[in-house]
Amino acid sequence: MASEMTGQAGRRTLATISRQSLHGEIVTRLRDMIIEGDLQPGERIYENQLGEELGVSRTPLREALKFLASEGLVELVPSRGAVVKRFSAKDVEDMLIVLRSMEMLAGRIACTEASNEGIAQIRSLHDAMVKHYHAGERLEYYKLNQQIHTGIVALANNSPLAEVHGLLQSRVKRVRFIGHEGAERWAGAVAEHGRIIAALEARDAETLARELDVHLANGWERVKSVV
Amino acid sequence: MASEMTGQAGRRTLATISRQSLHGEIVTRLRDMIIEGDLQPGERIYENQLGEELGVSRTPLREALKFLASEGLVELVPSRGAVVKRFSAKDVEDMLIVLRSMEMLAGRIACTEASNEGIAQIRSLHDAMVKHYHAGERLEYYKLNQQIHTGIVALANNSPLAEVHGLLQSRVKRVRFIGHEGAERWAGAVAEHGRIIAALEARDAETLARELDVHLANGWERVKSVV
DNA sequence: ATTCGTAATACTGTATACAAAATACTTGCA
DNA sequence: TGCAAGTATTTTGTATACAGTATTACGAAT
Repeated sequence: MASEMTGQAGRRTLATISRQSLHGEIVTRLRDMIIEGDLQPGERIYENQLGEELGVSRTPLREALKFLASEGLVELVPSRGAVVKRFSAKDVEDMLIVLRSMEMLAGRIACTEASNEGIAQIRSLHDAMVKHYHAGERLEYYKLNQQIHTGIVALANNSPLAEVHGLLQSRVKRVRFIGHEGAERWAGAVAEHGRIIAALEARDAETLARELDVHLANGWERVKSVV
Repeated sequence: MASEMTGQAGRRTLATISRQSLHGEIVTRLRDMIIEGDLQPGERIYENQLGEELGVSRTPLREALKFLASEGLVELVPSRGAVVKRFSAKDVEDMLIVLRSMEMLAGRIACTEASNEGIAQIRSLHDAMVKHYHAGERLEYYKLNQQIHTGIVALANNSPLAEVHGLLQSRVKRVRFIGHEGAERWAGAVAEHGRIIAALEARDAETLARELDVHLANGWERVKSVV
């Protein structure tokens, strides 16, 4: 009796937020919950429970889980439902290797394909990020950092590349979000970013690729201890 | 009344084939149907019709569609269901650029990571492929060709890389499957493969990467006319 | 006390039913 | 005849119901 109320109320709330279909809403909602650690790695997902929590029935929730399973954020065990996927240190290292390669590729392409406005936008993101660095605002810094990397990939104007890059980035995001580097490493990362932006503005593909290479290799060193 | 029978019969038949869950079956089934052109690009998918055709109800079918949507093989239009995704020439070119980069990366890693047995397996696949080439058996040749490329990626022992590679390969497969090159280009492709295998056996990372580079660049030239 | 077996319970997998949206059709009117 | 509006039908989206499977708890036997 109470469940009907809960369901209706929840449904209304979610529908009001956006025009997307319900399973789409749930996908983004669950993705955030997983990335932010609201759902722990290895944790089993009980459809009834989670559905009631979100105020939706099992049907769209299950559809969302299938979607996330294809993204690799949850694992589907036959007859035993979904669990939040847990990544090993090697998994994360492997992902970062691929991410590094993809960003290098994107950087090279961007040097010839990107518009001046696009590069200028990256520059302004970078400047804002540096300001947050000096202010010691780690969360804001982190968000802009992500945006810059995603933005460089976007400059390559290659949607499959951007898509796949986003896929892997959403997986490591969970790990990186937790990892907070020390002050000296943080400073190093900012310096690397400066050289990256400079190479991009000079449209120097090889230098940009090299700088991205070392930056992302160092990124792995920075995060390794956390995993 | 007939629908019940159909549903039951279909269910039983599929369940007998394998132990996987039904939506998993449907995913692989639909993926094949899309790749083999059984479902045309741009074609709208009517859930009732397709479900009856496969002998399943809408629920697992919809779950399968969500999975394939995340894979990028179908597109989900809100309130209007699923359509088979259609790729532009640029899309395919972009995918091949990424595939090329990933295979080069995989090749480089494989030169240090692969076991001797793994390399020997690729060699035997190659030899079998050459035999099919001389016999003029295009379909068998094509299948082994795919297996070799997938196999080289597998040698890198990097599962995210293999996963992403497979994702993009399944998309271009549809296109490549249609494209049949002329005799002279076919011969060129076989020769390139020979050099690739040789470099792999020599564990010469740079040569292997270079050979994969030209091979896959040529591959795009070969398929371009079709798209 | 431990282990095996059985029953109870809980959860997933699939089908069906109902509601809302979109599409197609028909009828009325200019 | 052409267009428009309203209705009918089809189709998607969501919820619920039912069936099958795994897990757990409890009891009996060694």
